[in-house]
Amino acid sequence: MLTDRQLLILKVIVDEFVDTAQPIGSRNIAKKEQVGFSPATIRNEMADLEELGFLQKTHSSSGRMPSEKGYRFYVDHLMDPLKLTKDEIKRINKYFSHKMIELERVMENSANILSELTQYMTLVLGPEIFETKLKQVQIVPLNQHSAIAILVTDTGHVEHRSFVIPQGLDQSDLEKTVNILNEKLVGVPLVYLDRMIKKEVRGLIKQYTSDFSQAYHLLEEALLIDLPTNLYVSGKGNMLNQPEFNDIEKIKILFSMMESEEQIAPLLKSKEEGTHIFIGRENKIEALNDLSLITSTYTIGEDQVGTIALLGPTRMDYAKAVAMLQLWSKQMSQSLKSWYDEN
Amino acid sequence: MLTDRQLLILKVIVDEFVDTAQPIGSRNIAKKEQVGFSPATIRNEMADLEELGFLQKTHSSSGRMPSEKGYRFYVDHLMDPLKLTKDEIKRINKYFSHKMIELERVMENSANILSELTQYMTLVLGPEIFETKLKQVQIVPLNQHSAIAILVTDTGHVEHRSFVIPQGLDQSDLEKTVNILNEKLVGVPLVYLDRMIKKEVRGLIKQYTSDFSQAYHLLEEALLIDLPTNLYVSGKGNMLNQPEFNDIEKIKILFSMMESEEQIAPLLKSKEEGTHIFIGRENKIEALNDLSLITSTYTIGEDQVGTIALLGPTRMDYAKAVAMLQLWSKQMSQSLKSWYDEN
DNA sequence: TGTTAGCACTCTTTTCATTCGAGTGCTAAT
DNA sequence: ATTAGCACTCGAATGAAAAGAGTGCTAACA
Repeated sequence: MLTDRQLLILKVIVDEFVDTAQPIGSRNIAKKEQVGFSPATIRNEMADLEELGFLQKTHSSSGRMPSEKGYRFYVDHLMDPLKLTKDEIKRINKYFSHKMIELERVMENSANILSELTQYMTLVLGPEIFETKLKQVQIVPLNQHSAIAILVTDTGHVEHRSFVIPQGLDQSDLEKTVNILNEKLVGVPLVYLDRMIKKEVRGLIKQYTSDFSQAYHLLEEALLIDLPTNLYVSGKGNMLNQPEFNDIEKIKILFSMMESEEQIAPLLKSKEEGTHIFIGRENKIEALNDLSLITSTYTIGEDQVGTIALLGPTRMDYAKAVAMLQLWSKQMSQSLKSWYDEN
Repeated sequence: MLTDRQLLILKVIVDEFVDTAQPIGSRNIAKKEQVGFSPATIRNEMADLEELGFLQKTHSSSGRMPSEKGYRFYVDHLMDPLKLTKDEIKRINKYFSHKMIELERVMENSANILSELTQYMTLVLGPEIFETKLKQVQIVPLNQHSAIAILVTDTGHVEHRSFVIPQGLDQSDLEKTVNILNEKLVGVPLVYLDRMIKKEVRGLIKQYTSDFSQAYHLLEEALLIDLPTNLYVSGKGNMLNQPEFNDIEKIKILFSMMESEEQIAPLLKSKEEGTHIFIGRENKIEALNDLSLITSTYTIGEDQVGTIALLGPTRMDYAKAVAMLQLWSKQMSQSLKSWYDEN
């Protein structure tokens, strides 16, 4: 068990290191108001804390900095739950006072605003695409020659695609087609749309419309929508300001990793709801081994639909990051709920 | 006037420097096959070329590298018009063999593909927003409570916005509203939409619909669309691989500049059609003073609607960049034309 | 017995001088 | 007109020395 004095010293070291990114020496700790002991005493305590694995040195005569175990302990037991400033709360609430339009815009905006507020990177993962289903199909004629196909999913995602109406197709053909589509495709997960079209709809269209190949071709073109983006990353540039990224090679690795949805998404697919902190090598991906990730799930009603996360150096302001993330995901969930309730 | 030998040496230096990013010494030039003179001779010629302003040294005993004037001369008179590889041409043509859907997607994809092909940054500027006009308004009911407003512009941009139907509004109110909107707002530039709604439409709605304030509120919410994005930037990460960006501060400046549409857009609003090259300080913006920008306009039919550009270090492969850009903008124009002709 | 002052020791960072090498510019020879 | 030769310049790399921050240990103190 750690003594109160050790706890205090550990806390001071973490707080100070988060602030300065420099190893902390005993003299500097002794200068702090809350600390009433001499540098020598602190050195002894620090030696003990190091032996216990909470602190580490960069070299034999350097000051101490927290180890991953130190951060973990800090996060679990020492961290002051941070009050956000009124300005920050205001800013967040202001964003959510507007009506939510589409989940995707909310995700994108969230990523942008949070990374600006925290100065870390923000990752926002949306609902499992595999579970997103088609809710409605509409075709809106623009003029004689062209029309827009509109697809709405159960997450509120709206996809539109303009296309040229094949010659020989008339209004009633279009209407019939739309009816068939709605009948057969509503409720089908987006990822199965193309298979479903081939399997079920193809035959029906042949049966009901006057010009089969035209209509079918049109269909394929209009309905093969790109799957909605599922991951938003924002604030990469912020990392350039972090001293741990003064090395261009590190930046390259991080940036290129962030381009690849396949690599990031699994990190965020957290199984349990709530807020979770992954410090350094607690992240299984090597490129993130000197970063920390804080994730928080958000919901629509009861359904946990996605994750919003902050990524920063292990030396990050955990209290602030957690506070921000929790407030944000709460507001976001509320806001999504009220929007979905109305629909 | 430069002698043939000077031209040859200048060309070799530019080509070599583009390749290696290192100042070139006389010995290395002499080693080139095409060059049949001794290092001493070359040194004399280089001294002359330097005096004329085509070459420069990094310090008094370094090799030579091209000055901006040198690049300018190279680009105007020496550059071999590069043949793209079959692979590259194939890749470009393949992209344009698909049907174009929306200008914005074309822009976005163009930025991505070109920056991958060239390893430089790509900027794509779309049509003047001020000139983009509303072409059609549609409202598609989703269910009892909500609907989607769809706005189509004359550039093919489709904007959708879901909204909640105010209680008390019935189907016929909606229809009337849409009719009024189409009558009054079609042809209005997007940037004037809100003013126009306030000025013209407000009164009419009051007159025709049973519940004025509801309908008007709905309208404001649904029609205050974000203006379509006009600028796409891609390939920022490529710059990390350029040796001229081994300094983090430079990267920060460049990246933060690229976040600001207001700063970049003016660069691309070129008045004359065709391809233009701006080398180093020929760019009026200071942050781009050691970069080069190559712009190329693209058209829809006769109308020059936008600009596509590559941004790289002054030491860039101008021949390849120009070739890529020209092929791309040509294909893009053709492709857009055929799409618009069909509409 | 817990705390602290004092001091030798360690390791990094900074500075300065030296050396090394690539490359020039000039001169003299071809 | 060209080129070989050589002194000279400057940056980059190397290394030694000094400065500075901080530790660990010992001995003294309350």
